[in-house]
Amino acid sequence: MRLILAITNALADETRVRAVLALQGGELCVCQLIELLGLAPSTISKHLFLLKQAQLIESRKEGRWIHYRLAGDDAPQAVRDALAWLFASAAKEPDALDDAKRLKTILKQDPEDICKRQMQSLKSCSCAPATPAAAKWRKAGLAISRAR
Amino acid sequence: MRLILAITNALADETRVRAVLALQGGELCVCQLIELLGLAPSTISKHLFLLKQAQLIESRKEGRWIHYRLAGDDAPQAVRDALAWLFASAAKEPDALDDAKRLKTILKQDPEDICKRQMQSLKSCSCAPATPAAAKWRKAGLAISRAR
DNA sequence: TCGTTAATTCGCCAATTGACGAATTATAGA
DNA sequence: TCTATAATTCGTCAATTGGCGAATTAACGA
Repeated sequence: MRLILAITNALADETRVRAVLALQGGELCVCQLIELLGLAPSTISKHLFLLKQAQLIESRKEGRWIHYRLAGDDAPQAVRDALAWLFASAAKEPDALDDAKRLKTILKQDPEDICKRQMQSLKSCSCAPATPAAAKWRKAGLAISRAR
Repeated sequence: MRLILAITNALADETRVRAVLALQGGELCVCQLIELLGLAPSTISKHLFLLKQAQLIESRKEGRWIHYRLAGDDAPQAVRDALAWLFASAAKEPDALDDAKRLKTILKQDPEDICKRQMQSLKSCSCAPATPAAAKWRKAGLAISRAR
């Protein structure tokens, strides 16, 4: 029951649902999620913590950057099925499609630029470099979302 | 997105999850749910309202009694899939098994007796008579839960 | 028609949640 | 080593939620 409620609670918030849907395309760093979701870094961080508690997402640290991705095949069945339910149910949601579109433009930008822009407008920031490791996890993320 | 969040919000509370799981065995009246869940009638009523808003359950009025049952095949795909996810994920939960056991003893009792006991201990109450219509919906409920 | 009663709605309170900024941690680079 | 920075944790606040009892609604039955 603990895990079930952690999952439903985690998915009972629009921002968190949008974050999970955004990760369908592969892993993202916090700064990209901040850019997409338009909330303060500390707020995003807390949301990601809740999603991670529910085992819906995993994270990988690379230097100063933390990359988040969807839970893998090692996740509990309840988690994988919940993600499958969400993706199927949200596939044609206007909000999700809009986010997917905006995410595309975010991914086209140099993460450094996103970082700098956030630095200027706010005062804390994060961004991700396009390292080989990141490319690998992005590919894995794509494979996962395709498999569902 | 509206429906998705209504569903996850509705299922993000232990009492409501227990109520939905209890309805797997067929329809129940509010008084039986009060007995099972051990909360005030007004509280149960509010929970059922939220579940109904999310289209996870439906209700049927029979005289003074209102019988709740799981959503049927006419419910949106997201709803039916969410219920299927919940039933699969909660199948072996100790809390659910315990509730199922206690529900059995509740169902064995004459609803009138449950009603009277609630009347005495509290001062508001509800119960359900074993009418032919109730038996029909109970049967339908069993068919639904078997199909998942 | 008038009580009785199953259930809901309403109003209130304590606890939780989501948001933010400030402070902190950890890592890269000068 | 010292600075800059990506991200988190902490403290605070307003808004929401879950709980209850009281009042209300709707339907049966004397």
